[in-house]
Amino acid sequence: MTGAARTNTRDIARAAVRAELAQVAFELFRREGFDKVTLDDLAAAAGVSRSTFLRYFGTKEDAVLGAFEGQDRRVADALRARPADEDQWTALRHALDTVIERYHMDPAGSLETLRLVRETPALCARQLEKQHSWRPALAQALAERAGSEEPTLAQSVRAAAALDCLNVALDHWLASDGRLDLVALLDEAFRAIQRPR
Amino acid sequence: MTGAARTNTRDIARAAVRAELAQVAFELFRREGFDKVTLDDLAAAAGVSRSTFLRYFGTKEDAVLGAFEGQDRRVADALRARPADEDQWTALRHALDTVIERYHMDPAGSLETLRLVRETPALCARQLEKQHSWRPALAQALAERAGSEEPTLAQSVRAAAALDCLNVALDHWLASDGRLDLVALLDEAFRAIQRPR
DNA sequence: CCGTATCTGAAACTGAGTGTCAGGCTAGCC
DNA sequence: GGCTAGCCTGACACTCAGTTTCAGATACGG
Repeated sequence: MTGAARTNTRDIARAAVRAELAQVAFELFRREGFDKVTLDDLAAAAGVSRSTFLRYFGTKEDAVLGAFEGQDRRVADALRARPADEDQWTALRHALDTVIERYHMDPAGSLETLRLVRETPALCARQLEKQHSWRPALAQALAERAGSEEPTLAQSVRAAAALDCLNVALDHWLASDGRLDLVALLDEAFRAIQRPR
Repeated sequence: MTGAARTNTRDIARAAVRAELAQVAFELFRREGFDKVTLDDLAAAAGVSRSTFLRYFGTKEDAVLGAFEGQDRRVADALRARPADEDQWTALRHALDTVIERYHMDPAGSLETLRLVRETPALCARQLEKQHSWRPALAQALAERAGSEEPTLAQSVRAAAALDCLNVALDHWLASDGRLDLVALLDEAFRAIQRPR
């Protein structure tokens, strides 16, 4: 196992280049529109070859969405870390704070990114796809919390619904240009589900 | 308005060709795998040109998913048709019977299609995207039922959650090879949300 | 019978993503 | 310090999806 995930000089350099490329790409996308920008444009703007750009981000979309990589694991871990006697909705709600964090740390940047994603069909679709893969991870975490191996149908549904709460809350937050309180919106979304009506 | 949506001879012929192309495409996809089949293959197998194929289905995915076209409208209409005093979850649940219908009429075919879609990432993603666009339609219908113009956050969340119920139920139905009762699964999914736990 | 609208196939084009390969840079080793 | 092995890079060729254009065929209404 010599190739283990040991953070060496090279990895740090790679991460820095990656961040730099993402930054350049983001600005270009905002200015010109995601679809108008070709991989050649990106490569030229970043001063690297097309090949290199594609080596850092497998797809054009990932230059924007790569930042969310690994969130599924983080949220699932947060969920597992919740007290075992907490009910599922509450646990899910708190696990999502992991995601919300990013929006607290850099509201303006997050808002810009979110806006770009939501107004670009290709990005929207790709993000939907990524987030969809969170559901099994969350359902699995719920199952483990309950001491079972496989998630039940109910657990899967609740995991999915929790993600919807996040998305709808984000939609409303974006629609308000970040003026509304994201935490309050998320709480309201969860209440909409828990209260039977 | 001579170009109105009048069902004439030509439209019927078009629909027949479309169905024929979809059928050929489906069989090829099942046999070879969605990704292995190129547009040229499809055109050759169907005995038309690549151009023509792409005129009937804008994308390769639509050759499979085109069957679901317009479902959002149908479900939303079904939702609007529910009694005004019915609570939102119940109304949503019944509106989804519109979708379930297809699975009752042709369980075997639906199962095959569903299996192809779920095991092909590209199809899965595209369907996710399409279904995502149902949410606003359902939320809008909920709003109208409640006599307001714009859907509330709560209505959007509930619309989204209802769609999750459908998806999770379908997942379990597929996992059981169609042996479990889809209606029962869907009911169970809705119960998972309505019961607070 | 004629003009017109529609459908079709051919072909050229753009752009995303993949695979290959050779040269260059760097880190570790003698 | 020099050397070698491994990684990164850029160049290039390739496949395939999807768009656009155009010209010929076909069917339809007057």
